[in-house]
Amino acid sequence: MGRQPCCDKVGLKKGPWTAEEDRKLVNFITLHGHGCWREVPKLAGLLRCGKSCRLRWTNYLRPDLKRGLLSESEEKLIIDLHAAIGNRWSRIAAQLPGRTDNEIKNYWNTRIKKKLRQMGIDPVTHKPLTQMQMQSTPAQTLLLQENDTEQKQQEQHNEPDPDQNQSSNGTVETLVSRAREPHDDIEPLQNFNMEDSNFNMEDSMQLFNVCSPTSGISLSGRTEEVDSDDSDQVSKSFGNGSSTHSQYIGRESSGVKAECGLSGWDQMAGVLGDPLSEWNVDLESWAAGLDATAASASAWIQQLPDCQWNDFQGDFEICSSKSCPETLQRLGPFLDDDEL
DNA sequence: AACTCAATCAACCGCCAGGTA
DNA sequence: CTACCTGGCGGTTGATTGAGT
Repeated sequence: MGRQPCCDKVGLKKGPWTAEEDRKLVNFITLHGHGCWREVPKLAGLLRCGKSCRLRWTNYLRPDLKRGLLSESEEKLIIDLHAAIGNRWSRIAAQLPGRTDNEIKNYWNTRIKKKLRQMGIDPVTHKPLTQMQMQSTPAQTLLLQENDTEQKQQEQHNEPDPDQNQSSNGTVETLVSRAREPHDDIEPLQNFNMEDSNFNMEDSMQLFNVCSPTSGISLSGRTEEVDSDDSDQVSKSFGNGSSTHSQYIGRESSGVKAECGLSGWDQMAGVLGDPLSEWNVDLESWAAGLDATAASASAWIQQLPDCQWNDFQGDFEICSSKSCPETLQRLGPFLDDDEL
């Protein structure tokens, strides 16, 4: 027989946490810290085991958690790290500020795995699936074929976005397009009130597409706000299909806090100077609403020679030419070598 | 409107490693 | 060295939600 479960004591509650339980736990840890987890439920007045309290705090109540969809850069980082170290979710989570191992594990199992298979990549070995098919048993081959059928059916259901840019690996563009679809009908935020705790993610997510269909310059980015009970966040990211630079700004009810959970991609290219610095000085606008962000982005784009900013009801596109040296120089940090 | 099915993700379970008496 | 305790980890489950019919 294995070890007895830690929650087998009569009277200890299991299952989903109530708002009241959350409040008790948050209040206690805020005031006293968690110390010994076994003592936490007793001292906080909770009928839970310490382990349950620890998981609830770690995976859901911690104030430094990010919420919402993972960004393109985060997803790419997860894929890269998984290829390097496998299912070591806590190690992977350590590289993604504000994300939990549980969240990443779920995201991997429900989305990335599927997506890699659709791209013909085995999510376990990160090698092309055709190789696996050649090496697999008849039963495994049958399974893979069934997966292919499912993929085709899914692809038929997912109508491609006509505006979608094709890139060599498609990672960022695909993600941006996916994120766009459910939000095409979103009205731009008007009179956004930072103190208003009722704003929601659906109402506040908008995207930026920065691309040039004729020149080959392809930039994409998005901004999103994520609502949670205790903290709100604004994040922004820009990518060129192979690397993405992201930054988020944590916001508390008391005001704006530039928390900046940065992934390694930012530092890699050192792009926090120009042009993002011009956005950084506008943190208040970022946090106050995406209209301001859009205006800021629009202003920056339009000051570039030979650039045009097009507004498509919340989604944006920039048309530019590769023939202008200054534009190339300023967009350079976001471009692959072969695009320059 | 009712039903089915798939997707999502919070929560649980059992195991392991490290620390300590 | 051993036993025990605790925190952490990865795999899995099951309730909920949304899409499709």
